[in-house]
Amino acid sequence: MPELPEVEVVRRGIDAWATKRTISHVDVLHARSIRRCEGGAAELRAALEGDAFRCASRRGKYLWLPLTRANDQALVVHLGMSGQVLMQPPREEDETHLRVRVRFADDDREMRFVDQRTFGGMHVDEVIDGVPSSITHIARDPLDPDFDEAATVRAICHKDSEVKRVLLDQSVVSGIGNIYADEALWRSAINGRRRGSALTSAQVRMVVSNAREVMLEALAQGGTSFDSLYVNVNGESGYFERALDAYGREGEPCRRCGAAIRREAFMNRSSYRCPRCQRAPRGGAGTG
DNA sequence: CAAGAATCCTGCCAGC
DNA sequence: TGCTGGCAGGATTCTT
Repeated sequence: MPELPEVEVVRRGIDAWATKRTISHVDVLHARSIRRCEGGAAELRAALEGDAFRCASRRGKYLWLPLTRANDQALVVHLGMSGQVLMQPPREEDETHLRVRVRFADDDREMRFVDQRTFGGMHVDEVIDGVPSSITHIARDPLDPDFDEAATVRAICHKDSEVKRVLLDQSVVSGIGNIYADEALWRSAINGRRRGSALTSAQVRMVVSNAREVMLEALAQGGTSFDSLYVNVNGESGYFERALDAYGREGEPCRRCGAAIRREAFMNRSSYRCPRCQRAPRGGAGTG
């Protein structure tokens, strides 16, 4: 569920609450939430305790918190499907799915990683040229000041793959998930099953531009939320759901032409589109 | 090498 | 009532 806007909301919360405080203690309550650390929880604890987070950075759906003393190390966090980062008063009761707790010396608030489905996780990693080495394969996202839109459009146009699949490929462009991919395609009146190589560069440019726009609008609303699963660091939900034009609107009228929005299976998940505005490619071959 | 499928995980809900 | 199957889906790993 958390895509770029939701992760950015969380990043801002962490940046405001969890930086420049000495880390006093780290509790790992679920081993699966620690990824890519050979030494597991012990390694994570050793790296963090006594140090402090300098700031909170983000690329796509990945967050990382560079350390102050160990200048080239950072805590990398991915929320996965159901991850939350909450800044809680220490006396607050543990959440059912609390996985990692980071306590600070001032004991004002503690940082809690809560994750129902454990698709998310964290690890400590070396930062090289400003990015953790484990996420160098993640492309820049459309909100990155150095995002190269022209290069991204060229890359998508050269893909012999359905354009929605390409939008979800974080090595091509990052931050876009199932919700914002459907929204960007609806705004562009393009069917996600059409192949990147079958679209004009103007069409692809429109899709990329719309993805950026819809994510900026969602960010301004505090993100999208369907239930209590996605919340900011204070446990509050965003308001963008009501602004969605396609995602989750099966059977409801298209806001552009009135046709009933259709839900289809795609890549083991659901896609929503307008059957009139976003016509299917001929024969599913994607050449139309 | 690229594209696409399988996999991980738990809670919830419809249907029987 | 209680079980089962389907669904939610991001990123990695495996297969074609």
